[in-house]
Amino acid sequence: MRILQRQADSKLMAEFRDKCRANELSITPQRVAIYTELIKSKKHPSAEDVFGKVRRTFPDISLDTVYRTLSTFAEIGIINVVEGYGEARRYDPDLTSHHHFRCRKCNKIVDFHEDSYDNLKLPKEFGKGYEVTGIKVIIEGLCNKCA
Amino acid sequence: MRILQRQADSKLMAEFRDKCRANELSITPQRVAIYTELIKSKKHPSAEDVFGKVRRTFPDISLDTVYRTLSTFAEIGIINVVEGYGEARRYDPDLTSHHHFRCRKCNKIVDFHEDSYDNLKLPKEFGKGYEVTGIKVIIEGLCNKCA
DNA sequence: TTTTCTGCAAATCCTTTGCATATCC
DNA sequence: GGATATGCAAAGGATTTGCAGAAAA
Repeated sequence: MRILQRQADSKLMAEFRDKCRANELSITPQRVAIYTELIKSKKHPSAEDVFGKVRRTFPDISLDTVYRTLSTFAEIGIINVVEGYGEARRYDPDLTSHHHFRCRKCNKIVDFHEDSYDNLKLPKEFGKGYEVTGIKVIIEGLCNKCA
Repeated sequence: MRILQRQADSKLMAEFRDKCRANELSITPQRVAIYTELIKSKKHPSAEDVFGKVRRTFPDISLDTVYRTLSTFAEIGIINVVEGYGEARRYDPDLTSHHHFRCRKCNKIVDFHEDSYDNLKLPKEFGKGYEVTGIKVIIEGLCNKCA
C-alpha cells in the first residue's frame, strides 16, 4: 500500500514537472515542496495551511510565494480551486429546493429547478455517522453572455 | 403577473416578520429594507451589493449593519449563504472526477466518488447559449466527528 | 425602561502587488 | 546571462468587533 502510494505520487510528480515545462514554469524547490504537500494532504488546504506544512521542511518560504504559487498552479490546471471559496460571501433568500449554475467568468449564479436532481441517492459512506442536510448540484461553465 | 409577484412578496414579508419574532429579533427598518432588497434581487448579492441597493432608499445605513444583518439572517435561516463563498480559498490537487461532502461545522471537505452522479442529465435551459464545463454534487451536513 | 440595534471607527483576516535580489535554465 | 521566481514590506479588499448613542418592545 505504501509502495503503491509512492508510485502514484511519483507519477503525479512526473506529470507535475511536465506540466510546468509545458507552461514555461521553472521547477523551483518551493514549487516542488508546495505541490508535494498538496498531494500529501487530503484536506483541501488553504494557502495558510499549505504554508504551515511547507514551512517545516522549508523554513524560509514566504506566505506570498505560497499564494502566488497556488494561483499559478490553478491557472495552468495543475490543481483546482474548490468551488466558490475565496470570493465575497453571497446570499440567497430562496429557501425552496433548487440548484445553481455558476459562470466561471462573470460569477453570475443562476437558479434552476430540475426534478431529476431532487432525489439523488446518498452514497453509502455518508449513511451513518454523518448527518446530511442537503444535496446540491452545481453546474459550472460560461453563461449565455460570456460563452 | 406583477400582482402575483406582490402577493408572493407580501407573503414572504409576513413570514420574515414571523421568523424575526420567533427568534426575538427586533423588526427594524434597516432589516426590512435589507430583506426587501434580497427578495427583489435574483443575483445572489454580496453584502456590498445589498449595501449599494439599500442605500438608495436608506442613505444613512452603514455597511457593517448590512454585514451584521445578513449574518444574523443566515444564522436564523431567513436566508442562505451561497455554497462556499466567503471563506479562505481552498485547493484540490485531485483532477479526477469526484464530488465533495462539506461539513457545516468544521468545514472539512471529504472527497467521494459516486457513479450515479457522473452522468447527470443537463437541464435543457443550459443546452444552448451556455457552455457547461462541469457538474458537481455537493453534499452538506455534519461530518462523523461533528454530528 | 430595559433590551436590542445601529453607526462609527478601528481591527483583523485573506490576498495581491511592487520592487530589489536571488535562482533557474 | 537572461528570464523567471522569491522574499520582504506594504497595500487592498472583505469581514468582524468594541463601544456609545439611538431605537425597538
